[in-house]
Amino acid sequence: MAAKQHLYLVDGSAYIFRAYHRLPPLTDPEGTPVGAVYGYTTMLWKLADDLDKADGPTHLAVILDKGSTSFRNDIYPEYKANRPPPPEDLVPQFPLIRDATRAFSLPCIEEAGLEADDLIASYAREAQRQGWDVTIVSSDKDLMQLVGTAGEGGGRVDMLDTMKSARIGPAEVEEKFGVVPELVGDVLALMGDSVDNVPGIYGIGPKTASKLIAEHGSLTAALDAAPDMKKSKLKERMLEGREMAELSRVLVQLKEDCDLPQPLDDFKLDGVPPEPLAAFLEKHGFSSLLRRLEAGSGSPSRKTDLDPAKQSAGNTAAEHAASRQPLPEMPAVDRSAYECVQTMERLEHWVDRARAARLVAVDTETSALDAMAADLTGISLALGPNDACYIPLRHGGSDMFAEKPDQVDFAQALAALKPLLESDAVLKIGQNIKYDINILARNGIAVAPIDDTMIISFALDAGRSLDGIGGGHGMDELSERHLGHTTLTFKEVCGIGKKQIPFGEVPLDKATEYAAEDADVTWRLHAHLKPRLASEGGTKIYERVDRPLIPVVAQMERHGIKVDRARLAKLSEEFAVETSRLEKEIHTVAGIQFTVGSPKQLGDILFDKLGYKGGRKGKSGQYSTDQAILERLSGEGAEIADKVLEWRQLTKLKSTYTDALQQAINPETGRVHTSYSLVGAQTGRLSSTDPNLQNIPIRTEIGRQIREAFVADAGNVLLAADYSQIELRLAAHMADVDPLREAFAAGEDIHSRTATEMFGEVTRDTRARAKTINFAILYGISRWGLAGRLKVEPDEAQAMIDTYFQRFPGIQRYIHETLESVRARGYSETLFGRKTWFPRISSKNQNERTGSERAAINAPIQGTSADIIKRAMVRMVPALQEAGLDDVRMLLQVHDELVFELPEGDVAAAKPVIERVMAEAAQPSVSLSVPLGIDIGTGVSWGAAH
DNA sequence: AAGGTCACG
DNA sequence: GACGTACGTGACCTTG
Repeated sequence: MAAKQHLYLVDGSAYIFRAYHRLPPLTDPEGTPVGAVYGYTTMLWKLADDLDKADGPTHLAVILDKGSTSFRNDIYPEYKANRPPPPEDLVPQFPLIRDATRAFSLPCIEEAGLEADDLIASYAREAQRQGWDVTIVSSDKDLMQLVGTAGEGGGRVDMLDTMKSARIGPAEVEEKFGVVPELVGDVLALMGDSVDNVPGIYGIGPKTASKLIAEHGSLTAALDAAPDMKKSKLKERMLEGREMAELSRVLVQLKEDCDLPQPLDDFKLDGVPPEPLAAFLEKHGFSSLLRRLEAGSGSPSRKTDLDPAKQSAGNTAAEHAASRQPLPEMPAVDRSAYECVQTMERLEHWVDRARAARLVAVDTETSALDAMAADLTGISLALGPNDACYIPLRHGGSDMFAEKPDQVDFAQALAALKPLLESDAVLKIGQNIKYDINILARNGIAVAPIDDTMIISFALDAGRSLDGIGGGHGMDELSERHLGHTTLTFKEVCGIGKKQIPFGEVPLDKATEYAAEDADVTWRLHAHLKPRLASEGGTKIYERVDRPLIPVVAQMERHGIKVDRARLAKLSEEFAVETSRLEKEIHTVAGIQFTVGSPKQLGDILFDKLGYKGGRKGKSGQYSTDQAILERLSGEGAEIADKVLEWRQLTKLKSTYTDALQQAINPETGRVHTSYSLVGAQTGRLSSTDPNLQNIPIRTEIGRQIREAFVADAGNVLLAADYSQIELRLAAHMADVDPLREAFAAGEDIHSRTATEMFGEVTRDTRARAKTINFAILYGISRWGLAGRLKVEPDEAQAMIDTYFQRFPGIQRYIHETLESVRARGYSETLFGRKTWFPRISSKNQNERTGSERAAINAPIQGTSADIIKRAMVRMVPALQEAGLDDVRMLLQVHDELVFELPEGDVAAAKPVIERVMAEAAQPSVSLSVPLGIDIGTGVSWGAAH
């Protein structure tokens, strides 16, 4: 029996608009804008690649709109009349869409007087009649009417949103519209569509429309029921709007019986002839796609085995970079060229060559991810493209008696490598080299000087993610994006889950391919990215801030911090007792046993069983039971809400802190070693993981007890130094807010001063409001957000915002100028020149756009604060050393706070040094017009130091 | 793996 | 009138 036929209908016109808005503005060698075409090309590539895969296409056609009017305009002249003309640099791309389609040897269908939607509907129905399955590649909500199975023996119709990689079936349609696909047209007719200018009924949006149709079963029934509805605005509008709704129903109806310009069988997909495609890719400078096609490994044909998602992911951005700066000529990665170094003679040969080259990429392989617990398994080096080796050191598994592969003696090898890795004359390049620094430091080697491709990437491209098209800084992603090369992954080499084996058990030939490739790719990335620093203005932040920070943070991680295990265990026990008591009480009040930790079950019990009022929320249709909701219920006298809140607090503290921190104690050092990410936050802040030591409780009394468990070693104390109100100070400086500057200069309480300016007097209430408003400003304000926080009406919140802007006009100017600049250049900048990119700042999608705007307002402030504390950290090490304070150890950074451990006798000498380094950290690069205030405390525990 | 929740600055 | 409404993170739990 022949396999089931599966027709893919690509809504080309809709796709290109979306691609245009979500991809960077590329131009081809002739200067023609081609960003949207590029996106379209990668999508076709991916689809063609799926040929013969489960659910992949056997037949495929692209459907396009022709002209801007259709038969619908005869019915309703206003139809689509309010559409703005397409952007200037999109217009020349329309004809290229046809070229691209032809280059893939795919049929391209369009008919005057018909919209693409109608042709799609007609083809879909015809295919369905023949028993074929159909996938419509689009996310247009009008087309959702077609989803489902029709008639007996009829094929299935679903949709595919390639940008989100999401399949849309009947369930998804029903979720979106609250009705079965057949009734979607009725819902659309009621709610209208502002984009297509379908009127609908004024005052009825998606929610109301979906509710009415679900209730009455059809548009006609809903309209007929209107006269019997109880008197309301809605009733009036339904009565008045009947005609408009009926007209809208006709407009949204898809024409399913168009004459088919070409028979279905013409759409048979049968591989893609490479020549026309190559010509097209070449003409428009899509060089990495061209290379891939020529390599034959990823061509859009039935024979490829590449992961298509990954493929298109890497390419878009690769092309982006390539279009600006041609790649240095490098041969393709050839893993067979790598050497496995198994004798001291060969090792010495590599060391000599590396010294001569003065630049070597280094990568370590280990037994685990935790740099403080892992054993060194081997080291790889690279001196140029394909010029790489792997030096296995501890391969052969855990069985002491099993035969081990030939490898050099561990101690001898390290002794040979140490002078190279420590030599001032040789630059060591790593991808996340902090990890290798820590591993090697634990083996007696102090790696320096260094470069780090991950950190370079971050300095250049922070925030520059392209919609699921990875914007990260991991090696596999960078390799795809900048080199067009897919690396072997750790999973492929070591397996996954239970079957995973330690790297030391990987056979040497495979291990060499993987490990040496990592060094090779790192070398290539360095060659590619390092020159961009100078040309794109990233040198200063990289060389003066982030790179010197690497060894400093590495040292902090190795220090770790002591925690009092017994104290944590005692807290765990207390929390356990309280939790189980509360759980019983909650069950009693609820009258049923249930999982308190399940928001789903809790929501059903609170709002259905116990009948408290409160709405459904979110896509999942689940009740929200978060803190704000529970506090509201508690205010209404719901005793169970209080108990749940307390239960949540205790289980959170127990599982995340008191239990987990005990687990995190390193058996060798007896301390807890976090890992900081220098690329974790788009703004330039650090982040902390495994465990996260940047979110240890402090705001509540009960949580604060956990800080008491972070202690100093015997004879030592902990010293906590934090910047006071640094972000507000920076805002005052950057936005030229004189009253705030004066207040800071005079050492006034800043929130009180704000309260005076805004409300004329300082009371507990006005100060609290002023504080909220101050923070709101830093985060990008909206009247609704502020209203929610202050529990006032949006109008009143707006009035406060107006007052704030009036009293502090610099703030409004700062917001305006920041946004203008980000819209014009694509990125924001800190006072020290750190860039953060905002690719969605001009998105058509309001949520994306306003979200980006708020983040863009905040980024220069949060990022400058991050720069300042980073500069302080870099200077702290030599400053303490100069003062002869060799026993003072910097342990933790928590965004605006540094934690040190030091002998009690050093406190008096260390305090002024730490204070001065932190307070002067902006100078001399930047002269702030406000002082930076530092608060310092000491104690036997972190809690006591505050 | 995703969503909900909550800990921090 | 409809959307969802403060910036930046990471960890843990339940559920599908």
